[in-house]
Amino acid sequence: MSIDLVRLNTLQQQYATKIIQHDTDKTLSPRYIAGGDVGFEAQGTIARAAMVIVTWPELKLLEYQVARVPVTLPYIPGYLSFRECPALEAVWHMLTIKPDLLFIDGQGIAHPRGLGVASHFGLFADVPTIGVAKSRLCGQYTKLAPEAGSVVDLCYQGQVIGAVLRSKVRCNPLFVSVGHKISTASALIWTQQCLRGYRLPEPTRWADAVASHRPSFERWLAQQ
DNA sequence: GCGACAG
DNA sequence: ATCTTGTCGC
Repeated sequence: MSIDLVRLNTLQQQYATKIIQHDTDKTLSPRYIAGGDVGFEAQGTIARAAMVIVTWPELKLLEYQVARVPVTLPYIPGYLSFRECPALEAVWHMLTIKPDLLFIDGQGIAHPRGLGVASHFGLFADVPTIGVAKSRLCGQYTKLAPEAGSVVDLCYQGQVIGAVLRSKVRCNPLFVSVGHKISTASALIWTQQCLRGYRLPEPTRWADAVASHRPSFERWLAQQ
């Protein structure tokens, strides 16, 4: 069976028109913020999605869920969301608490057709969503200052599609972009407000800790 | 044709 | 993403 990339491409263009790139909630003051991350197991045949709920502004871990779903598509740059969304949708349904803001590991609109995983899933969840990727998919940006907090625009075809943020000194920058129902400015501000001394914002960092059984998560489990 | 290419 | 120990640097 071959993969119909032409059809997926068409779907992306269709979904991209539905992405809201402004603040739906002008005065967003979330009670709960979620973080989502996807990993793979069993030789890449199973997608494992982890999602956490943290409180704002404490950013304390409140809930976590993990879902395992059979993989249906290989990794193809530009089509990541079709590979990871099924697992993300599965964990989403398992959540007891629904967030007011969501962080997804990967690009939002900083994608060739404006539909990275964060935007694709944000459309499904219908919640303000921010995409935070650890590397670039597309777009150009100028040299970033070495200090933590330095930021530059991520541009693509004459448009600002996101921000490149050095969240921590001596670390590669983060690529922040609009997922859904939020503006580029707010996506950057909320990402900065969720930083607590590490390269990744807390929601994403916790999701990764849960998915990878990091010692920080094991310690949290022990004192529950 | 050649290089780039989220996770 | 994942396979994986130690190791260099702050």
